This record gives sequence, C-alpha cells and structure tokens, in this order.
Amino acid sequence: MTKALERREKLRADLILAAERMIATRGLAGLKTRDLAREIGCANGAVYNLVADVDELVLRVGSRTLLRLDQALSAAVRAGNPSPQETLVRIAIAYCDFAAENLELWRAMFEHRMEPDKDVPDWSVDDQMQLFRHIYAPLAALFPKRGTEELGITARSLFSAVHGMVALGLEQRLVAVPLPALRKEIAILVRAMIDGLMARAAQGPRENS
Amino acid sequence: MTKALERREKLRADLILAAERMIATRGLAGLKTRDLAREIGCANGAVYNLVADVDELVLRVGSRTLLRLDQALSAAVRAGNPSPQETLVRIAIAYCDFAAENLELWRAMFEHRMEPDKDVPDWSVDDQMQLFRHIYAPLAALFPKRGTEELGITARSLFSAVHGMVALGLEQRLVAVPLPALRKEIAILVRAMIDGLMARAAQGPRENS
DNA sequence: CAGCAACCTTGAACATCGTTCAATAATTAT
DNA sequence: ATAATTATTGAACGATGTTCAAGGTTGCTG
Repeated sequence: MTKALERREKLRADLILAAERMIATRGLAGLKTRDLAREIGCANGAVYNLVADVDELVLRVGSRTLLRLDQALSAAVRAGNPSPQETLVRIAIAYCDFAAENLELWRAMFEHRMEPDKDVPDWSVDDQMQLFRHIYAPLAALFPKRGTEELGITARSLFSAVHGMVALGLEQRLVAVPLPALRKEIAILVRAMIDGLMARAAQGPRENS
Repeated sequence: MTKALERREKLRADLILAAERMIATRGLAGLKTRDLAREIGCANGAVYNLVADVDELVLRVGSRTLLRLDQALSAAVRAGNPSPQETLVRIAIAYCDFAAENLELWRAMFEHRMEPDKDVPDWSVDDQMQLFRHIYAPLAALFPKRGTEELGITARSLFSAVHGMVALGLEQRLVAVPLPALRKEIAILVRAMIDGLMARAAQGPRENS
C-alpha cells in the first residue's frame, strides 16, 4: 500500500514540475497533457490519476508561482528599512521584476479561466489573499487613522493599479516598453498615489476638486 | 460579379455580428466556428472565405468594441466641462462602467492571444492607440511643461493603472467588489495620482522620499 | 442563348486536443 | 499461493479549428 502511494506522490510532484517548466517555456497555451505524460514517463490517461484535470494542474503551478512571488516581495521588504513609502515602491518594483523574470508563469495565473460553472477551490483563493499582507503593513503605518477594512480596500486598489501597469507594460501587443522605463514609471506613479492619498487624508474628507 | 461580392460582404458583416453576440453571451471561449456557421446560415468551411481565421474574427469584434468604448469615453468628456482633473476621473469611471456593461466583449480584447509567431495586424494596434488621446488632452492641460513624449508615457501609465483596478475589480475570482464601491475607489485613486503627480511636478525633480 | 472559365460553397476529412474507460498488470491482504 | 483490490494503460470518444477536392453558380463572350 505505502509503496504505491509513494510512487504516486512522486509522480504527482514530477507532473506539477513538468507542467511548470512547460508553461514557463511555451506559455499556458503550450501545456499539453500528452507531452506531460511523455515527460514524466507514463500513459496520457495516467495524468488523471494524479490530478483531476488540467484546471487543477494549472492552479497547482500557480500556487507555486504565488509562493515564489511572495518570497520575492518579502525579500524586497526586508532589504534595508526605509520609509513606508519607499517600502511600497520597492514592493511594486519587485512585483514588476518578478513578472518580467517569470513572464509566462505569471501570465498563466491571470490568463487561466476555470471551465464553466466550476469555480476556483478555496486553497487557491487563500494563496492569492496572502499577497496583500505585504502592502498592508506599510499602508497601516502611513494611515494610522484608517480601519482594517478601509486599509484592505486601499491595499487592493494599490495592488491592482500596479498590476495593471505591469500587465500592459510587459505586453508585446503595444509598443514594448523597455523594462527600466517601466520600473521608473511604476516608482513615479506609486509615489504619486501615496502622496495624493496622504494629502487628501491630511485635509480630511471634503468636496471634489 | 457585383451580386456575389455584395452577398459576401453581407455575410461577412453577419458573421462579425454573430461572433460579437456569441462572445457577449458565452465569453471568448464560447466562440465556435460551427455555431457561427449555423447562425449565419452557411457551411462551417465557408467561414474561411469571409475571414482568414478566428484570430481575425476576434480582432474584428475587438475593433467594434474599441469603437464603442471610444464613443463612451468621448461622451464622458463632453458631459459638462469641469476641471481637467475631474475630466480624467470621469474618463476612468466611464471606462469602468463600459467594462462592467460589456464585460465579456471587454475581456475578450485582453484575453485573446494570437496564435504563435503571428502578430497583431496594424489596423488593430492603431485602434488601440486612439484611446489614449482622451487622456492626453486633459493631461496636457495639467502639465503644460511636459513634452508630448513624456505626456504620452504618463497617459499610458494612468490608463494602465485604471485598467488594472477595473480588471481585478470585476474579476469574480477574488471577492466580488460591488460596482459602486469600485467606482468610488477608482475616483479616489485617480484624484490621488493626479494630485501626487502635480505636487511632485510643482516642486521639481529631486531626491526620493 | 449556349458554352465556358472563373469563382464560390459545400461538407466530409484531418489533426489535435482533453478526457474516459474497459482491459490488463501490479500490488496488497488473507 | 491465491484471491481481492487497486493502479496503469492506451485505444477510443467527442470537440474543435482548419483544409480541400468535388460540385454548383455566376458572369462574360460569341
């Protein structure tokens, strides 16, 4: 009993690693079950003993990517201990760099759509939520008056904005933006967003202008 | 000769409209050539007399969507004539509303990937570039000192940031953000970005902080 | 109007997917 | 050792985008 299960788990790990390599080199669209089976040395049908379907496989790879991203962001926060503002800038740049260095794996996380009427399992959404905590701490230092919920919303807004810049910036579709230029633009806009948010917070809620 | 060509063009228009309806109701992944052929009343193979492949079809639908988006943004700019800041906020909100009301068509533009080694035709990239002009004008009013190239970069950064907020905000994947809340968040962040950019422009280039 | 060439349309066929499943092999329990 | 359970296989299924030879239409010409 134990022998069979061990082998199974080993194969499962191999499968996920092979899928990761395949996505990294050929993109999400280049992930093929038959190629995976050949790579890990089993029949194509056997893939479905290790994993329910390709959706799960992609999610498992995404989980690993998310973990590495988390580590990259942690490292960015740890380096030096500058102001909360600059910490947020560093996180944004680190996000940009990670996306550039892991382009296809990073894209796969956002390109992938579950097959109709089946939704993302809990363990996968939990993974994603973890990311915001890096942004949350510096933000809390900058806006001590705000409650946890409000901070959470601001954190998601900031993340989304930076994500958008990275996503469209790394797209080949439009004129390719050179990476250094993109990093600079991100730094400028993150500083601007924080400055702007703090200025408005300082003078309190009021009419538009 | 003319009769045949007329029919062809009519069918072609029907095809694109049918594809548009199909993407709108079933998403990009729900676009099937056989269903399209049945809908416009021709053999499945005939689709390839009207269009080179599905890539072109999706791009043609995208072109129409982009045109309607352009009109929506134009209308947002035209309504009243507030400050350039508030014009930019209106554009961002209009972008958000358009995406929400045309969710699948809007998503299709960004989800679609050309098949390998074939790249987006010129007429399609031109369509996309047109969008920035809405952002460009108010920005130019706010930053008279900046050159056209610098303004173009800032415009793209702003657009990308708002796009990110809309894209992740409308995603069901994470906790669904109610639309009014999303609109409010976008308005807040756009104002903050502009405030922050202007503040830094006013005191001129300098060290970080 | 008849004949002919150019073009169009058709739908069957092909290649490639993800996925399933009955048959076979391997492993475990008795 | 033998039976029972479980795992693995690879052929087959159903979709799907795309192609193409066969047959049908159209429009020009004598």
